[in-house]
Amino acid sequence: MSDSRRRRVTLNDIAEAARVSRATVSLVLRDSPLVHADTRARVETHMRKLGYVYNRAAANLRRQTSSSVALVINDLSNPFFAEFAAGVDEALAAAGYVTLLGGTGESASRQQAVLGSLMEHQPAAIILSPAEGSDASRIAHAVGAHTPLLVFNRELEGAGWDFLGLDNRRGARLATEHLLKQGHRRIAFFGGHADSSSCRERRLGYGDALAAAGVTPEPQWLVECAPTRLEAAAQTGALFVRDPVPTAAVCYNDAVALGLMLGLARRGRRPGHDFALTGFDDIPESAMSVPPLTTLAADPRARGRQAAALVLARLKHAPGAHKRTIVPVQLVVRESSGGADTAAPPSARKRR
Amino acid sequence: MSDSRRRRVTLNDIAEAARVSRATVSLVLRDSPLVHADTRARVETHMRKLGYVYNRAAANLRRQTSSSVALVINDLSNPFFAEFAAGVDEALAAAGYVTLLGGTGESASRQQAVLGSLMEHQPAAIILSPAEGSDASRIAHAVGAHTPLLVFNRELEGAGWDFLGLDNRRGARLATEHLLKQGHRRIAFFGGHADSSSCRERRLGYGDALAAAGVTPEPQWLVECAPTRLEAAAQTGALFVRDPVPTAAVCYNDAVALGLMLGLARRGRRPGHDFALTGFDDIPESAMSVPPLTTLAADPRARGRQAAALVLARLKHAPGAHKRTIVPVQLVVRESSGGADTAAPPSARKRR
DNA sequence: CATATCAATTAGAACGATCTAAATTCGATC
DNA sequence: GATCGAATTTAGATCGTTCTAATTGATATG
Repeated sequence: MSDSRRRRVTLNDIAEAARVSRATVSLVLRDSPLVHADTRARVETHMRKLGYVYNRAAANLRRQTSSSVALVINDLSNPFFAEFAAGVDEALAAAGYVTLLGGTGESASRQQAVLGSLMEHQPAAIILSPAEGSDASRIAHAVGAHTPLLVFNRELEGAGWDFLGLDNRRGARLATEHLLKQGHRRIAFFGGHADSSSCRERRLGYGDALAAAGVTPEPQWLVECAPTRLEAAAQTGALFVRDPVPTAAVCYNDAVALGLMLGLARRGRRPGHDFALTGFDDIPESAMSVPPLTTLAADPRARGRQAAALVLARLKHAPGAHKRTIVPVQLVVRESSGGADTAAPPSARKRR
Repeated sequence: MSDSRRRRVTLNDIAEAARVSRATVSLVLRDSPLVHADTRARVETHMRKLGYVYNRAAANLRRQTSSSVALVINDLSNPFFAEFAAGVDEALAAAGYVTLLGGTGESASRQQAVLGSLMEHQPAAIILSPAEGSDASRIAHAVGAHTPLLVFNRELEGAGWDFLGLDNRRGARLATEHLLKQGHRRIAFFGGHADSSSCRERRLGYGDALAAAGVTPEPQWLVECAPTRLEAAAQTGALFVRDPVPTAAVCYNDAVALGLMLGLARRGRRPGHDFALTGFDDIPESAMSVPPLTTLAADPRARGRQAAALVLARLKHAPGAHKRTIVPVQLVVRESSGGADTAAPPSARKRR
């Protein structure tokens, strides 16, 4: 209430009001045992009365510390990363840090700008989920050598940064083995860009499983597309241009799988019935799709918390070799991988 | 590279290296025409050489300004809000501000904590999408009278804050009228909590349309549930416990509608065929569901940009009456509202 | 009573930038 | 060469905190 123009109330104002020195007020703020109980009470009264709010920026300046962590995300509109961001923020907040958000929209140049701008706010550390086409050396330049950086999800060779990622290779192998076990032999790998590290790794896992089963993949079973529903739906046809056509597909991720299901439906194939497929990520809508999607659960929210924890640990125990953390993923079997032509009953099986 | 322990390089270091005063370097930083071209060049060289990075916190302290805006979001894992956040961040970044993120997970008490923590970082303004059960006076206390606040999406009576929201009432009326036009008379309103402002407004619009058509809604056509897919699927049965049962439903939002579609499928009803329904928000998966969902487009990303713009405008032209902005929503007709028992062909109709 | 000990408080210099007001340099002019 | 005005540069205070090193009282000890 009252004069909206008035300048902020500071430690000095409180000191004056409570007739103590600025230093004492500062001690009260930080719960120092040095200050007498009566004094503390008096000071605290005045703080409340004047509506004091701590200026952490000033404190950080003096103490040469930082109370923020920058979070740079390639695609916030992807639920996987949104959940990840929520997890990061949750854990950082619990540790008393504030999250500086920066979205890059998959643009490497915006990523540079965002990093530059965030660095000016002196984050204690950076968590980066790199945009496509990121250049490690330019990132290194923007970030400098003194701010710890944790790279998430997409490998970025070069500098000594910490890394947190999924076990893409094993995940894709599990999915492929699952489809093999259902009797499929002609299995495609659908979606993703082969120049992204996660896509490469997933393709390796796919190849591992096929090789172990003695299956040689046809080149037309490897279809690239941007990892979005729309792109995937549009690329569906590429699977069926040349014999032998696949009867199943391991998809790069859930978005792609959902798009593929749509594309299949449009050409009159019933996913999970005429054609089996799997996803990757286990985003929430995968449990809800028709049919529900078999996929690999990565629990992005937990990954977010984990990323925050890694970064906080690095801040505590400062330097040391950079750390690669690869988290296992779990195969979640649902109906989309149900059967081939030789398949199982379409309905029933309510509970899971 | 080199000694990772070395302290940050500051204006003083540059000044010393370039043999000018700190003041001159500061002028160079801000592109002042006062400084001689030669001097400028020399200073800039040394800035690059030493790897200088601007300390915006120190500058803000001195100038009594802020270069950040706090964004407090009730539910980041809802794509609607994730998109909103992306839009806010995009527009803020373009204006040279940085986004301080705070997630509340729909908890009013966490919201208080988050607001308190963010305030300590002196944001220039706050954009708040309130958690359920928010208390306006406690928020007012946490935020203080000097930081402009924009409330998004859920009305919060009380203090003089700016507000940005959707035209919920008209949106729901449009959806209801659309279903009436398809021949439905027994139309339910499904989902949401009646104590949230947006749900109340949508119910009003629903009531407007029914009243205009001379239909009196049965009490069992009003079903509450939390606005998540899971809850909605679980509550589906509530629509069919007592005659007359509805043949269509206006859903509180897309998440609820998608959940209801699942619930319907489980009881053997084909949404868009045996039962018509509409959503609200037009989240990306609504276009992709089977059948695609008729809904009201709110373009959350554009809303985010708009919220940022409103807040920036408020910062420029400082005080003035608080402003209510209600944005229209657009009915997007897809197949989920296709027909009743007397319905249309289920397939074909590829292009839209 | 002088002095050592302890608890409580404080003056004043930081932190890294900006800003005001004044000082310095440089030609040009008389 | 002195003088003036414009062009450049700078010293030093300042923003709101924290920290170091003293300072102040009070109580206890010899």
